[in-house]
Amino acid sequence: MQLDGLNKEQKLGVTTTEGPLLILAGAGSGKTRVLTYRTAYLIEEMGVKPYNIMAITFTNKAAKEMRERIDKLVGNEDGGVWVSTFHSACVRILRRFAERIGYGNNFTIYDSDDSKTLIKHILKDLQIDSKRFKEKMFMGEISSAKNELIGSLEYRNRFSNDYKLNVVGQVYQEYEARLRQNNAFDFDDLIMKTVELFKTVPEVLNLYQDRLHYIMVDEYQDTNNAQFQLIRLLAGRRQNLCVVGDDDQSIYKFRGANIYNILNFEKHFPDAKVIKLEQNYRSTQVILDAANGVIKNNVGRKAKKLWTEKSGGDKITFRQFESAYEEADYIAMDITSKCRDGLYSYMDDAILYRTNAQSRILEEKLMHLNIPYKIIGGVNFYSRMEIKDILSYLHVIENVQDEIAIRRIINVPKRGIGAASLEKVSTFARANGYSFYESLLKAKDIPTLGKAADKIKKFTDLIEELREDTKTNKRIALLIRNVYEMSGYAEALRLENTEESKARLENLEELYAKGVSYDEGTEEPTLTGFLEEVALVAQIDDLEESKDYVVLMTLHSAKGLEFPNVYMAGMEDGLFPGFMSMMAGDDSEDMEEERRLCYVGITRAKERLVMTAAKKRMLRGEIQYSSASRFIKEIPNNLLDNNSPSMYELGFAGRKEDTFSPKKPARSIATSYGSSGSSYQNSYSSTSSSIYGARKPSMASGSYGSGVQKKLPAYIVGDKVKHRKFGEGVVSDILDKGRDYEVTVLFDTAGPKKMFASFAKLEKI
DNA sequence: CACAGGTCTCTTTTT
DNA sequence: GAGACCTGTG
Repeated sequence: MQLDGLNKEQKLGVTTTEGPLLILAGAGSGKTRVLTYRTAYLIEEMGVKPYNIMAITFTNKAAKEMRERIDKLVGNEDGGVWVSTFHSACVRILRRFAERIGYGNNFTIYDSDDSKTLIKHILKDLQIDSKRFKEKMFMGEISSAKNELIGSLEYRNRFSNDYKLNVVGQVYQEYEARLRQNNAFDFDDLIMKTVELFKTVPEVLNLYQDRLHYIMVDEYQDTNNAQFQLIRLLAGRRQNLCVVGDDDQSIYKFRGANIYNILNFEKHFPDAKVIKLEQNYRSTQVILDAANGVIKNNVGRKAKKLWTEKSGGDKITFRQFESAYEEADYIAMDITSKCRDGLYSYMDDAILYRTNAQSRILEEKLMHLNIPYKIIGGVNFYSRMEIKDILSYLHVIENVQDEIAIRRIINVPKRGIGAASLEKVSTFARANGYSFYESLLKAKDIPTLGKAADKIKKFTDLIEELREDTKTNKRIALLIRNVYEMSGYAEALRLENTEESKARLENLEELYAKGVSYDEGTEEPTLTGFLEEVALVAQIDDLEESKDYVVLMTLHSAKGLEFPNVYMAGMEDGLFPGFMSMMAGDDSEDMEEERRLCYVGITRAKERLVMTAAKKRMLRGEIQYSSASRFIKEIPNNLLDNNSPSMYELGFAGRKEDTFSPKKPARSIATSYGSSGSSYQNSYSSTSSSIYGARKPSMASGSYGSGVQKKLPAYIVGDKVKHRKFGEGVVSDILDKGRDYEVTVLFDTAGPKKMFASFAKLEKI
């Protein structure tokens, strides 16, 4: 087999097949390459059957990529290598064997919304004041316990003398009981219950140990204890376990990841060999030096230093702005000018930030400049209200024990079944030992219900009919449509007839479309399979790298990706590193994790890295003032280009004047304006403030937006257009007002409105 | 029981 | 600034 394209260490990683192996793979050092070649090597040179190999990743996207690359090398024969995420692998195992630990094989997977709802119900029933103890606290505690494989009974025993944890224990125990009643697993259960299954039913474990001779784990630094135990069990006596990771990229502590899994790998597996991949094939020397400069401030790490043959490179741009608006404006304009000059395409650019909330302003600016973009994260498609509603119907159809799903939809659309009636059903169920759904079926036997019994009957009839339907109809798309049509859900939205309800209807159609593509792309479509896929998608999974758009996402989501031109926005103390980690202290573990996150961000960049900060930004409805991030100061100064850029440099020559010369500067700070001539100053070392300080953000955004060359609208008089707020209307006039076009629209419902073209975001329809 | 309108509370990050 | 939650009214 040809291994010529690999360096010495990579080759070693490929050919060291027996026994435990830790590959410490720095950012961009070609670890996926090693893993795929290693798999091919096992098959072609060692004669291992693909069936006996497993590769585990964290996201479907990573799994899919690896699968494709393996298939390219060795083809996809006899079932092929088992490439899967932790969660899907466990679901697959549990679907086969859940009955062995007292669950039905048709179990539902609860997302965190569902868990939260369940906790809410429990707090109410146990009469725990949810003001004093927050649901989030319970969720966090229970999740950590599960990640540590601590069951509810053990938890209660262990923490019985602490008042708060004692309450948590009670809730945990009840939570477990109800998950079981509902035949549901939460995310953490998927791993924990699989481990439990392996431990309590040895023959199941044997089955998998016999099959899986070689196991590989990607992103090992992000594994939690439950995952560690799972892997250890699977690796069994053979111990042909190859883990790949980078302790410097461990950024999921909040989710239970235990960095000591990778730091102590050699202790856990005494015969382990260690290979370091330190040659970076991604970034320029400048970028790597910056990354090294930052990460070397962490103490708890394995010594390593990335190097590259790509010496030199563009300096890293750092700019601090007066406000988040100006920051966003700069980034958007920079992208425009770079793309216009042909240096980069949109798909080469990524904007990374610490918190999802930062995306909004950036999005606005990109929209204004007509830059195609895609935001990863934020509100998941599948967690939108209408989508969750329809999915809840599907969950009930699949598993009638799912009380959370039933309660969610029993009165959606409105059927006149209120909280009081549900309480009566619930009481009846408890008194007679029925499940919630069984009680609904027996509603007419509940004397206190009165007229509500008929309404409930209609609901159960609907569910029964839909369940009947699934026996003959195997097409998910059709089932989805049946659900929203037969339930009256779509009809209710059509009657509402608002912008919002229309958007929701569109989302239903999108869900239908997802059903269609599932039906088409799956050999044997099942409701179970569809719901599973939906439950386990990650935000990053729907990034399409071949499409020409700028990607916006959190630093967390960006791990594993690379882009020629990267923007890191919001480089401010208090935001990044976050407030909490600053409180925890300079050398706290929290701060080290933030620093690793910064390292991850920097190392995403191949050629060009731009870091920006704002002195002032809105945070939770309050104006927050911050100074530049300490991480900026950790980058060696000679790598930074922090000269004051002019509008000239940005390629907007000639627009400078009308952008930054307001007619009437705000009184109180009038003296400071004009001192710099540009608000794109680098204030890292400067103290001058701009006139924008005293203006309302909305004004500011309106005013410097005009620095953008005005564009002829994409519509003409007489066209039908759509506005986000006002709905649809007809363009009755377009006037050239110098800086922008003023458009008059006669809206169907809102009446005539005048607006500036570049802000109105009118869409031709 | 449904809905409108007012009040309160906010961390990150996500499989 | 947004979303969850509560409360009063019809």
